[in-house]
Amino acid sequence: MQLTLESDYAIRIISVIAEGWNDPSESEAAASVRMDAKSISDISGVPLRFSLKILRKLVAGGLVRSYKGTRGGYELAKAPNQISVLDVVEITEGKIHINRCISKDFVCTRPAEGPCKFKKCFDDISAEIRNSMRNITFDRFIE
Amino acid sequence: MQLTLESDYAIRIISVIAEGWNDPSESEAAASVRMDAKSISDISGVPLRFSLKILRKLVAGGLVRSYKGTRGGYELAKAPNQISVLDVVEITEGKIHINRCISKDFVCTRPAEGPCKFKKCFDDISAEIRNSMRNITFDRFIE
DNA sequence: TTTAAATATACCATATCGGTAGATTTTTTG
DNA sequence: CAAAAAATCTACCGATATGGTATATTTAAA
Repeated sequence: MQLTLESDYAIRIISVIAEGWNDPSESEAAASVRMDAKSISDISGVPLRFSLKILRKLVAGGLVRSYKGTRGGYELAKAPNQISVLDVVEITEGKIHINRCISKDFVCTRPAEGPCKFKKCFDDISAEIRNSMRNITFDRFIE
Repeated sequence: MQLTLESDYAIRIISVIAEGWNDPSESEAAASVRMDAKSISDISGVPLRFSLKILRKLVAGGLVRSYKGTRGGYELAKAPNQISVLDVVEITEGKIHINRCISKDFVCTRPAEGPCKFKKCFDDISAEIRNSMRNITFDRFIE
């Protein structure tokens, strides 16, 4: 019942990129400062190579935009207040469900027939966890 | 972010033993029917050898009482409504805290000085999860 | 005294996790 | 156009935790 270290890293990474966010003013559009992976790694403390791997997931998940080539790098694809801890965790780990019953390819060994009597409770708890995480957005970590 | 299969098993096991529970009446004291590991394993679908291992943890955790020798076996040490899913999970997995910062021997690689800015959120979520699980007691699974 | 149970301890195989490496593609810039 | 700097793709690797098993021992009832 722990987040993986990868999720932990992903949260740090989003948080680091979010530091460069400027809210839109009347004169200018909203903008995320572009950062390259090396800087992200240095500031977050996540090993460079592993950062790159995680960043790819975050790009695929639609939280981050990437740009190749010289002057390339990463930007947030959304405002920090539109990105939740849940978004990040589920991109790295898949959808949260505390129990295995739900997982694909899981064969329950309970010999009893009929639906598992624990399933509903587990589902409820999973939903509560997801709600808690959905309420935490990255604007609150900007310093 | 999943319970281990061991926790899942432990929940089943407690539930199986709880089936034999009789609430105290005026004439009789409360009583849990004594069951041997083989029966528990058969009914729960948890491999015998692994059941024994889990049962030892549950005994050590104070949820179950064991008796050696012929006619030995296992009983609940408390009424089902006094045993929560949280109790069982924390006996098998240790205290729930979703993030590693708190774990013994974890060295955070965040280069920033000062307390981790994510810690409080994680602590809050962990507390919510624990509350959810504490509210689910085994009386509700008795059929 | 025999038998049926739990206990202690130790071991093992596999999957997942955390992390790394090399070759390739894309883009900017000189 | 060429070179450099960035991301991407694919693949691999080692350690650890997890799920599971085996053996020998202890305890208690019949």
